[in-house]
Amino acid sequence: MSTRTPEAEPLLTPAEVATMFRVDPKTVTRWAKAGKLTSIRTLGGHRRYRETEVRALLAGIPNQRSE
Amino acid sequence: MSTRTPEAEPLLTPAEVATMFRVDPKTVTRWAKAGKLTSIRTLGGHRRYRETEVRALLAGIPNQRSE
DNA sequence: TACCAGTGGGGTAATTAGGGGC
DNA sequence: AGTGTCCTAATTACCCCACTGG
Repeated sequence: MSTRTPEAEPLLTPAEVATMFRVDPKTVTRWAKAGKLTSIRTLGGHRRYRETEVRALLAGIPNQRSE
Repeated sequence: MSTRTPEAEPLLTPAEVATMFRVDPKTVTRWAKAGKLTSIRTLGGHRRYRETEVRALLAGIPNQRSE
């Protein structure tokens, strides 16, 4: 087995996102609730975040907000 | 094209499903035990999962379980 | 037959969700 | 309005060893 890679996009755990932003994991959860961050849920209810989105936000790309 | 393809449904290994959800393979096993995920067993007892179901779950479609 | 990464099974520690209050 | 902290319950991660898949 080797060429079996079912298109999986890289995801991050709440703790990883929190570390990258230097905030509390709870704050990341609030961002997700507020719709500022896309969240994907595990079957147990835990959140996972898109790495590409997080890095784009970290890079200074504003969150489509012009006012 | 192939002339004879015996109802081959794409299946995923626990490790593949775990990668897609960014969880531990053991966690996928717990989902199967809890009935949150359809599991197909090999003759040796190892689990395999339906790729279509996994993708649907990742996309946010709730599990269609009776009620 | 043997090899070996992956898996199943248990147990136990670490994260996370959620609400509440500062 | 936004963040950090405290709390409990639920979920997940990491540890072991034995067996399966190819």
